[in-house]
Amino acid sequence: MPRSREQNEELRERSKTNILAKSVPYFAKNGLEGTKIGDLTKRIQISQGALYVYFDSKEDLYRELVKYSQDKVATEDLLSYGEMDVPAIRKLRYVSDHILKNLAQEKMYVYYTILALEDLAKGRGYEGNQLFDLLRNIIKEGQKDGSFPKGNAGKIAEYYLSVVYIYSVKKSSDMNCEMLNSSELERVVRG
Amino acid sequence: MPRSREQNEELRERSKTNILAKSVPYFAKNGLEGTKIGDLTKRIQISQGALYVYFDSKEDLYRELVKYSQDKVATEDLLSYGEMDVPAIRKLRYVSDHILKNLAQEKMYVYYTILALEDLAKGRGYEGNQLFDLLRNIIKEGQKDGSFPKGNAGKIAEYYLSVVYIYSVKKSSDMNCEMLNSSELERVVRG
Amino acid sequence: MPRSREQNEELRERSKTNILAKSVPYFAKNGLEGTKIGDLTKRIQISQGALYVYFDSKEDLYRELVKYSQDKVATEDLLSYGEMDVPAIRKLRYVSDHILKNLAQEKMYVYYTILALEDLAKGRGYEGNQLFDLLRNIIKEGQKDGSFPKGNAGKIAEYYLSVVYIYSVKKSSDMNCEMLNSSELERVVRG
Amino acid sequence: MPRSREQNEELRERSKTNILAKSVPYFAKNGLEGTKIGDLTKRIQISQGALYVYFDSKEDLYRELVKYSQDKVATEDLLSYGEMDVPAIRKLRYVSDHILKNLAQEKMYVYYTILALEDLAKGRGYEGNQLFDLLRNIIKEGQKDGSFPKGNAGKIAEYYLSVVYIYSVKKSSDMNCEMLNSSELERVVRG
DNA sequence: CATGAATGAGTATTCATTCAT
DNA sequence: TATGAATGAATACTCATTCAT
Repeated sequence: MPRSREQNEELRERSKTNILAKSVPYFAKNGLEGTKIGDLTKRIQISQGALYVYFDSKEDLYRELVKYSQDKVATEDLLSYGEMDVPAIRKLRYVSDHILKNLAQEKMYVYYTILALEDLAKGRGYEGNQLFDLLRNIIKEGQKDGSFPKGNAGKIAEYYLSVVYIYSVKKSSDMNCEMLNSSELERVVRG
Repeated sequence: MPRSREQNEELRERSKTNILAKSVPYFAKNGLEGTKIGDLTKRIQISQGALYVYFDSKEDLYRELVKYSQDKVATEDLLSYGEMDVPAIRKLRYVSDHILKNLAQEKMYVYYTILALEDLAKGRGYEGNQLFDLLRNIIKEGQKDGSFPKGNAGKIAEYYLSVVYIYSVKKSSDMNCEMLNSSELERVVRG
Repeated sequence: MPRSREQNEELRERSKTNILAKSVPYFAKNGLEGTKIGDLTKRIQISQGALYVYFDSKEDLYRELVKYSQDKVATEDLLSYGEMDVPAIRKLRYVSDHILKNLAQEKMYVYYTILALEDLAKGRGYEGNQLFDLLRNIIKEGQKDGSFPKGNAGKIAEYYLSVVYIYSVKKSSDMNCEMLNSSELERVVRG
Repeated sequence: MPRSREQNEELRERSKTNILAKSVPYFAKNGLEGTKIGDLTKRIQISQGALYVYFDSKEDLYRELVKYSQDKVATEDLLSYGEMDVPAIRKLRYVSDHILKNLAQEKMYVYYTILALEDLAKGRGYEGNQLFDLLRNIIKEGQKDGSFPKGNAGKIAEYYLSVVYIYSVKKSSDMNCEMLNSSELERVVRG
C-alpha cells in the first residue's frame, strides 16, 4: 500500500531539510566552487541521485542553502526584539550580544552566518537578508534619536555585518580564535 | 653569442612579472577555485604552456600573486611613513587616506588589495603581510600615547583590514559603489 | 473474499494494456533510447514502480509495445480482406486506402504505424509482422495474375512499407504535412 | 619553437576532420542518443578531452557530422551532372546508378547516406541538403518535358530519398541484403 | 499491488597539466 | 623557451531500476 500524500510530502520535506542542514558546514567551509558534489554526498551520507531529486543543480542547492541560513540567523526572537519599543542603543546591543554569543558557542551558527552573509561580503547585494534589514532599521532609529552619528544607514549596516562575516570565517577555521566584544563590534555604528 | 646567465635570469624574471601583473584582475575577481587556467591564459594572451614554464601549478601562481599584491599594497612610501617620528593618529590617517584614495582611483589597486588581504579574510592568517604589521604597530603606538583605546592591537588591525577587504570586493564589482571616508574607517581603531 | 485467479489475471492484463496504450505516443515520438522512464510514467500518470510490476525493463515494454502496435495496424478486417477472392489490384487499393485514411485521420494510428514498422525501417527484420505478410502475398498474387510487374515480392513489400513508415514519421511531427495518395504509394508495386 | 600559425591551422583542421571521418560509422549505427562519447572516443582512438577541443557537445558533433556526410554524398560530379544539358530521365538514372552502386560497394557511403538523410527521414526537414535539391530539380525538369508524371516535386524527391534511406539502414546492418535496382527505385518518380 | 523516494552505475563535460613540435 | 593540441582524472548530472512503506 502506498504512503499517503501527506506522508510523502512530509518525507520529502524532511529529506530536503536534512540535506540542507547537513550541507551547511561543507558549503560554509568550501564555498560554492570548492564544494564537490561527490564529496558532499559522501559526507552527508546520501546518494548523488538523491541530491538531484531535491535540487536542480549545485547552484540551486547553494541558493537554497543561503536562504535557509539567513532564516536560521534572523531568528524570530531577534526580529521581534527589533519591533519592540526600546531605545536603538539597547536593540543594537541585544543584536551584538546575540550574534557574538552564538558565534562563540555554536559551530553551526558560525556556518549559518558565513552562508547568510556571503553574498553581502562578495559584493552581490543583500536582497531579502532580514538581518541586514533589522540592522539598518536599528541604525536609522538610533540616528533619529541622536544616539548614533549620522551616515548612510545601509552602508553602516553593511560595514557592521562585514566584520561579523570576517570573524565568522575566522572562527570557522579556528573556533578558539580571539573574538571581538560587543562594544568593539559596535564602534562602527556608534562611532 | 648566447645570452649571459644574468641576462637570462633577468628575462625570466621579467616574463614572470608580466604574467603576475596581468593575472591580478582575473584572480581577484574569480578567486583561486574560480580561476580557469584556460580562460586566464586567453585573457592575458599567453599560451597555457608558457604559464607552466614560470609557475609549477595554479596554486603556485596564486601564492606568488598574493606576495606580489602584498608588495604593491605596502609601498615603500607607506612603510617609511610608519617609521617616522609622527603621532600615531597622523600615521593612521595617512594610511587610511592612502588606501581609500587608491581604492577610489585605481582599479588595479582594488585588485591588489583583494589578493593581499584574502588570506586574512579567509581566516588563513597574515604572516608576512607588511600592511598588517604596519597597522598593528601604529595602533600599539597610539595606545601607548593614549590617543587610541586599549585592546588587542592585532585584533583591531585585523578588524580594520577586514573592512578594507570587504570594500575592495564591493568596489571590484561596482567601481561606483559608495565608499567610506577615513574617519568612518578609523572608528574601529579610534573608538 | 479474495479474487479468483482468473479475475486477477484479467485485472493484470487490463492494467498492462492500459500502460501499453498510453505509452504508444511517447515511444513513437521518442524511440527506445529517447524514452526516459521518469518522463513516460509522469506523462501516463502511473508510478515508476507500477511500470516494473508489469514489465521487466524498458526494453521489455518496448518489445510488447511493438507487438501491440503491429496488432493494431493489422486489423482483422484488413487480414480477412486479404483472404477474399478479389483481384490483387483491388486488395492493394483496399490496403492503401485503409492505411492512408487512417494515417490522415487518427493520430494514434500514426503512432501505431511507426512502432509497428520501426524494426523493418531499422533493418531489424520483420518477423511476425502481419501487415508485411499480407502485402507480400498480395504482391505475389498480382504478379501471378499479371497485374503487377515481376520482382522479389518481399523486397517490394518492404519498399512499400518503408514509404508508409517515413510518412508516418513525418505525420507524427506535423499532422498537416502533405500526404501521398493511394496511386502514388502504389507506384512502387505497380510500376 | 612553436609551430607556425599555418601549421597549427592545418593540424586542427586535420584533427577535426579525422574525428568526423572516424565518427561516421559509430553515429550512423547508433544514432545520436545511442552514441556514448566514452565508447566513441575509445573506438576512434582519441581522448574524450580532444573531442571537446573541436566540438562543443555531442549534439554539435552530430550536426557537423550530418553536414559532413551530406557533402560526401552530394559529390561535385553528381551536382555538375545535374547542371548539364541532358534529359531529366538520363540525369535521374545517373543519380540512381551512382547511389546504388556506391551503396553496394562502399560501407562508408552507406553510413554517409544514413547521416545525410536522417533528418529527412525523422521528419526534421531537409534544409541545405544538396542531394534533395538536386533530385527535386531533376524531377521538375522531367515534369516540364513530360517524361515524369505531375505531382509535388519536393514530395516525390522526399519519397525517393526515404527509400534510399531505408535501404541504407538495411545495408548498414547487413551489407549483403538484397538491393533495389535503379528502375525499381525510380518507379516512385517515373510512375 | 501501488507509490515515489532512493540508489548507483553510467554519461557528458571540464580543466589542470603535459608534451611534441 | 613558446605554443596550443592532447590528455585523462575529476566532476556534475542522469536515469533505469529497486525497495521500504
